This record gives sequence, structure tokens and C-alpha cells, in this order.
Amino acid sequence: MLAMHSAAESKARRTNEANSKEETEAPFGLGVVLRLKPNETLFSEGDAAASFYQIKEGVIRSFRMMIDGRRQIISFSQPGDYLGLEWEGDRAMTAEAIIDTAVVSYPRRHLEGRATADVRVQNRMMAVLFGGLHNAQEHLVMLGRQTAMEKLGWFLVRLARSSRMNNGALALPMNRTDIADYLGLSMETVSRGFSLLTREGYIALPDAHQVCIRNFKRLDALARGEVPTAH
Amino acid sequence: MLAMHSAAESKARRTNEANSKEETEAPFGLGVVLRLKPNETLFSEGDAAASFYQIKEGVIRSFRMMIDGRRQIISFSQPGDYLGLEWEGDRAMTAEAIIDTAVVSYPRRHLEGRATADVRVQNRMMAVLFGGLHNAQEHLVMLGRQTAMEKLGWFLVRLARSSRMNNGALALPMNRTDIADYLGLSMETVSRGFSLLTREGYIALPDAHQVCIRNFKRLDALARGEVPTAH
DNA sequence: CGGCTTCTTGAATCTAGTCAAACTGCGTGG
DNA sequence: CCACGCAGTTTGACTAGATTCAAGAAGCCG
Repeated sequence: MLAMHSAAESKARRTNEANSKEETEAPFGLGVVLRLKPNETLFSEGDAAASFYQIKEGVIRSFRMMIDGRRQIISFSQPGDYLGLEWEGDRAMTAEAIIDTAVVSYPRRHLEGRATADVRVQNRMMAVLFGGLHNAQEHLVMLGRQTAMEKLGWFLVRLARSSRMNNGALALPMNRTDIADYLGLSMETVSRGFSLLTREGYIALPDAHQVCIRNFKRLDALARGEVPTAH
Repeated sequence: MLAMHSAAESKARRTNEANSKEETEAPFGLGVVLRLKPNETLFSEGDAAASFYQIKEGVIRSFRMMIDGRRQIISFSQPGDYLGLEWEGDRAMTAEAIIDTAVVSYPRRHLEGRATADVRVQNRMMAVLFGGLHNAQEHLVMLGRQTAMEKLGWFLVRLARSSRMNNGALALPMNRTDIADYLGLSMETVSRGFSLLTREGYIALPDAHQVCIRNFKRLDALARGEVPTAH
């Protein structure tokens, strides 16, 4: 346990399966709390999947990368969300903290044994898996069939639904490149899109990491593709 | 049971949860066989999800549609694949036969009761769900980050891996529009792409519904984004 | 054989991407 | 405290890849 925290850790990129620990009681049994700083890696594509996680605090981006560096973000995980469930074998994606984040880690075998025995654990796991599938399906429609402006509307509507507001504003912890890689766009298109949404009165941007939704109904219509004049 | 099959059934669009029946013994217990003609609907977005299915024969397209008709195909299901598993509530997508298709139908409750009891059923269900998530993730990367030619390569490589060849040729039961709506492209781009792949020696097209893969390795490299000069 | 649907090809348009420059906010150090 | 540097964001100009619209070819069914 000596000198576990190197001076370089604040900019760390290394995989981090053991960090500062705390024991917790939680729905999947006993877990260990891991704390991650911005851009720290929880696990990487190709690692053996020994654990799964629940976010306690913060935000995690999970993504897959192509050999030439193109990146597709699969999900932004928020407090309460589960992450890193794999059936067998290796990680199919990389998970990194976006901001200071705390996750509870459970050993995978912990689940296997209990799932067969405890119906409630089993149901919870099913719910998580079905939820993931449902999200992925909506993500597919968005990526495959929506325009840039619709994608941004979709993103903001989802964000509004999944996170709580701070005196009228939503936190945007991820940067423009993250948003772009989530929506299948370029960083510049995201930025231009936000500017346009602001000009058109959909939203306001107090600063780059905060959004106020001015007209949710209209934004939702945009997200659903009901605004034909959405250049 | 009289006059169940109307004359118009060959072009039917109606939901079809009860059709010609046969009893079968299968891994999820007793099921009923349903037979579908091309373009017949197995279930529709919004229906109550009372059953799930396994494909015995044929191909099914599952998709979601936007109000203005834009369509995203989520999956092409082939013999052996499971389909229509929903956690609770209504169908999130529509499933239609592409060609003459036979599926085994199981009532959903059938599973709920058994899953809690039988570890093997449970594991099978988990495997199906994890498989679906894995597929969806690859689909996301393709839709979000690949070029038209890479998408076509990806599609053909997947097809080659999932279906057996008929004397050197793969069946392409779906039409160009289906492929386009699966890959997030236009029908014309798919057609042009196939022509280009043919000219460049990747594939041959004996006819519109048959492909021969001439150079699998190169096609796979294309699909992975390792061919920079893929206009 | 004729009519219909599906597929292919062409030409023009347009959306989003790329490359590049300027701006902003922030933390550091003089 | 202000200047500097840096990372992230915004904006601009141009380009490219894919879509759209449109016409022609090919296969399929009756």
C-alpha cells in the first residue's frame, strides 16, 4: 500500500482497478469504492473483465476506438448507472472518468453465484441489461437517421431527463469532442449547433459546461424529427 | 380456425401473432411455430409484448421508424437467433419477414417462471442479452464513425460470418433499401458502393440477391477502417 | 410479352467535415 | 495583480462525401 499514488496520477492514463478503497453495503452485496480523477481509466478495451461497477458520483464515458483513432462513445454513465457488465472474456470498451468520480466495484463472480440463487439480484441484472439494449436501440436510430441539429436536440433532451438541474441549468461535464463522439459528429459541428440552438432560442449557454433549456417542448420536437426546417 | 387465411395475406401488413401452428420441443420448452410470408409482420411497435421468438428458417428485419418515415433497421435475424425479448410493456420495434420465414413462439411468462428456477435457461437468456448488447455496440461504431464504403465492408463481413455459403455465394435476401436502412445510408449509395466493390475486385454480384466475396481479407481490412483510400 | 418493382447510374445539391485562425477562460508564475 | 501560456471552444472558408432528384436498365410475375 506504500506510494500507490504517483505524482503523475492527476493526468494518469493507466488502468486503475485498485485505488483508494472503502467498503460499502449495496444491492449487489459488498463492494469496494474506487475514486477516479478526470481522464483516469477505469478499464480498457482488451482487459480481462473481473468486476462490474455502479456509479456513485461523477460521470464516466465508455467508448470503442478504431485503429486510426476514430472514437465512438457508447454511453455516459451517471450516478446510479451500472457499468462494465460483461458476459465472458475481455472488455469490449474503455471506460474513463470525465470528472471526479466514485464507483462501487463488485467482483464478477460475486454476481454469478448469487444470480442463480437470488431472484431479486437476477431481476435487477435483467433490468440493467434490458435497459442497456433499449438505450442502444435509441442510440442507433439517432446515429443512423438523424441530422446534426436533431442529434443535438436528442442529446439535450436525454440529458435533461437523466440529470437534475442546478438552479435552472444542466451540467455539461463532457467536452465538445466527447459530445461529438457520442453523436457521430465533429467537434465543430457540435459547437456550431449549440450556437444555432442558442440563437434560435432553444437553449442558453451561461458557459461552455452549462445549459439552460429555454423551450423544452420545441427542443423535444426537434429531437423527434418534427422540425423540418432544422438546417 | 375457419378461414384464417384471407386472400390478401400474401401482401399482408397486419400483425400476426397467431398463424398456422405446430408444436415443437425446444430449449425454452414448448413453442408454437409461426410461418410468415415476405413482408408479413410478426409484431409492431407499440404492441403488448406477450411472446418471444426464435427463428427457425428465413430472415426477419426489426426496425424503428420516425414519424416522417425515416427507418433504422436494428437487426436482421437469422435461423437460431432470438427475437422480441422485452423486459416489460410494449414492443419498441417492428419485426417483419423478409422472405418466407418460420419462427418458434414462446409465451413470455413461460420464461419468467422457468428463469428463476432453471440455471440453464437463465444462462441462455443472459447469453442472448449480452450478445444483443455486443452487436448493438458494434453497430453504433459503424453508424457513428465509418464511411459508406467501410459500412458496406462491415455489412458483408458480418453477413459472411453469420450465414453459410451456397456454392461460393452468400444470399442477400434483403433489398437495397433494407441494407441502406441498416447501415444509415441511402439506397443509391449502397448500390453505388456494391458496384465499386465489384469493380475493385472485393466481391462479385452474380445477381442482386447474391454476393461472392472475392477477397475476404481485403474486405475485412476495409471494414476495420484500415484502407485509407476508400472513397 | 408487358407492366411493375427493384436496381443502377448520372448530375446537381447540400450537409457536415476539414483545416485554420481567433477567442475565452483558467491556472501558473513572474 | 497582471501577463503569459495552454486547452478548449467558437467561428470562418472551403471541401468532400453522401443525398436527392431523375432517368434508364434489369429482372420478375402474371
